[in-house]
Amino acid sequence: MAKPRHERLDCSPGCTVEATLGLIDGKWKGVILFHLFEGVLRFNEIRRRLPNVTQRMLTNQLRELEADGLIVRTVYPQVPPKVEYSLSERGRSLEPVIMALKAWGDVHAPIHQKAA
Amino acid sequence: MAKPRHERLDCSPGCTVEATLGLIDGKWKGVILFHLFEGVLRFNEIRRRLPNVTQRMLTNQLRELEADGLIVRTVYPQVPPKVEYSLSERGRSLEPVIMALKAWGDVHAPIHQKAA
DNA sequence: CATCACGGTATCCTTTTCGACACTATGGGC
DNA sequence: GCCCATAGTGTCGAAAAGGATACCGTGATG
Repeated sequence: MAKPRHERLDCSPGCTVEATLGLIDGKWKGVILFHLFEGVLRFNEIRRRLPNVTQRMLTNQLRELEADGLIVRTVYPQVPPKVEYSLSERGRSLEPVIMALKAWGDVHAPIHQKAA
Repeated sequence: MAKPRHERLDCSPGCTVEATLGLIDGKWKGVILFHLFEGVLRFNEIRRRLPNVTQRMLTNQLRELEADGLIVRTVYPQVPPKVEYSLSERGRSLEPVIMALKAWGDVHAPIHQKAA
């Protein structure tokens, strides 16, 4: 979980780029974080926002984000279970980064090789 | 090459985050781009800056970056061969994104769980 | 009594990634 | 004649990522 992508980060100054990338990489983490910027979400609320994610993957990604200290998992000892996910301080500090990614993506829209 | 990480990007507004991520993800792309911001580099110059990358991987990553239109590959028909890699306009436009990644990484340095 | 919703696990299997290694062609240095 | 550097390519195989599916306990609902 949350293993660094490079064991040996002897890759000159630019390695912190990869270090950050390693945290938000992971196929769904970017979007999960993005949605959490809007506010606290429950497990199935996230799931509904990500139609193609499986339960297992979502659990995985959330656990990794938690292990990296980016999100906080709050379990309410109830039945049926209630679990809320929210951003930690560290996670919130990623906002400019995620927004930079989104801003670029919005402009350079590689979605359909720029249709229209 | 340069396949989107999600075939179906029906992941609400946040999907452009993943779209961008999909371009600069890939274990070495971030660092490669970072080094190219400093200037044009030859194949082996990049290789020397990334001590742990194999030839095959470096070639792969460069080809994907090229396919995504982020870098330009210039071959000089000489012997021994000379190939230069430089950023395209599109690639250069990623600078704020890469720098945001680096800035966060520098501050939150997950390198050794924040020693000292 | 059967089913749904909740927030997961566990298992299996396929796909993708990535490192190691060998090989290519040419020209220059020793 | 042999090895070095350049910029790759090809193949192999291990490891990791990721998808499909089934299962868990509980309480409310029908």
